[in-house]
Amino acid sequence: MVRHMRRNGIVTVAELAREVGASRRTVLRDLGALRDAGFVIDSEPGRGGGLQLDPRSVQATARLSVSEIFALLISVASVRAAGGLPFSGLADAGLAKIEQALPSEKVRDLRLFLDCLYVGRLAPEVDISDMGEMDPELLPAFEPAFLQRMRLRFRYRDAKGAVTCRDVEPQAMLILPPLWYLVAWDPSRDGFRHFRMDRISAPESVAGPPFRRRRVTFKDDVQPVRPR
Amino acid sequence: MVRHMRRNGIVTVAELAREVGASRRTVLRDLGALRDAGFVIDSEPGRGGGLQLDPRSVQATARLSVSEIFALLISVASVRAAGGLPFSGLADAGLAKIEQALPSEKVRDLRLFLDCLYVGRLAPEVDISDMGEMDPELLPAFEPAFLQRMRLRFRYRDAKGAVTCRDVEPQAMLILPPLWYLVAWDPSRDGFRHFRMDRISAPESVAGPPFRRRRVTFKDDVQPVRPR
DNA sequence: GGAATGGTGCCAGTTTCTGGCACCATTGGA
DNA sequence: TCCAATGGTGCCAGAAACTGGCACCATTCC
Repeated sequence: MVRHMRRNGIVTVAELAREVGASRRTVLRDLGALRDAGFVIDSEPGRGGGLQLDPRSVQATARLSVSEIFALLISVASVRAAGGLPFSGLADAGLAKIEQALPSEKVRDLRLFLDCLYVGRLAPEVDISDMGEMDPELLPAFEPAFLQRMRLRFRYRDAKGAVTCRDVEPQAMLILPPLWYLVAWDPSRDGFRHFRMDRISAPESVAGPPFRRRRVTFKDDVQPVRPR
Repeated sequence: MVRHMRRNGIVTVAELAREVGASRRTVLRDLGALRDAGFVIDSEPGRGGGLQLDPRSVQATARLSVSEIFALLISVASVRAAGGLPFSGLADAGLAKIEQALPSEKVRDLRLFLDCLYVGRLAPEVDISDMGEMDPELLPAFEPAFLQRMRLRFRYRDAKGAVTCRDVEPQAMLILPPLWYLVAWDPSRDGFRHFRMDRISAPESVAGPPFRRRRVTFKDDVQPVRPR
């Protein structure tokens, strides 16, 4: 809207009206609406006065799908939990606004998933030279596992390259940047196992009654993404 | 809008109209607008039919300030550059939508700043036991430094606790999770210096002509956030 | 004092939205 | 085979919202 600028970003109502092809009255009305919407527009009355938009108040409106919000939320949460200085507070504020715009049941789903997220620091001796890419399109397959507690089946390639088929109960997601792990109860082995996400392929939900949550404990330096 | 649900999330136009207090005609018009806006609403004609919203198409609309978008962008970029598996692709898509909604000059500003961002892995021998918090409200003070190349003045507390006042030319931001560093040319010392962000306080822009960009080189394992 | 500026209240005209109506296509049951 | 229940479209008059002009006020600078 504010395209034509005079000295230093200052513009008059008359110039704006001429530019947008609307009347002075309408421009003033629209300015009021913009101010109501949170834009900070300073005005200086009198000869030589004018309007000036505070650039810090410029806002964008975007329509995001739930999956995209999911991904943003996890990114920000992992940065924050890993000690993400110095802007994570602002990022949190942005996400809070996005959350407010979501239907309440979707917010509950996001919270359920965040409760399963943990972040820590990777031990320096771990070899990540073979780190692979994971197709982000696989994300939807993980949602039922954490939201409806449906068992998850996938193929897993272990450190030696051997590929096995797993059928597990996902309990937590562990982020040790740059690696992500799925922490799950493996009924066939009657114990917890962790799986590097970049070694998982062809994940799919398995029909059946929801499994039960189990208490997962980590070392002291692993923190939940959502503080308890 | 869709609150009252029948079997399995299926609802009829008549029920929606009764609920929202609008006419059947208006509800059908609004459904068309929602479909135009990208919502996937399946419909089944005939007796026993109805409407069903595909939950995957649920989108949120949020108004974010430039600072918040800035912070989200940096968070996602740092996760991706640090090998952020497995959802960074989706997060990128979300940020692209937010970017589209921004005025073009703001997008240019964000890109200028991203060009100064680098990510690597922290050497394991670095002691981070004294890591402090940084006030996210300080972020605006950094924007002129990277966008208009204005010199930055701040107080810095070094590893021994000694506090000095610095007056530097910011050249890059280096993220070594969980630490962030400001990489700057220090004219009074005629050389590059790096400053841990959590040890910076009271940053402020210094008036004057823009300083010139200098070539910053990092070790091989430090990557630019935006690929060259 | 006068001109240039932002700001407000009022009112008629214009535009857009709404709701009712008729009607069509499809589906399942009587 | 027919009928009721469903989504969907076109049309039109009335309602609601928006627009633009006008008068007027307060402030500032020349």
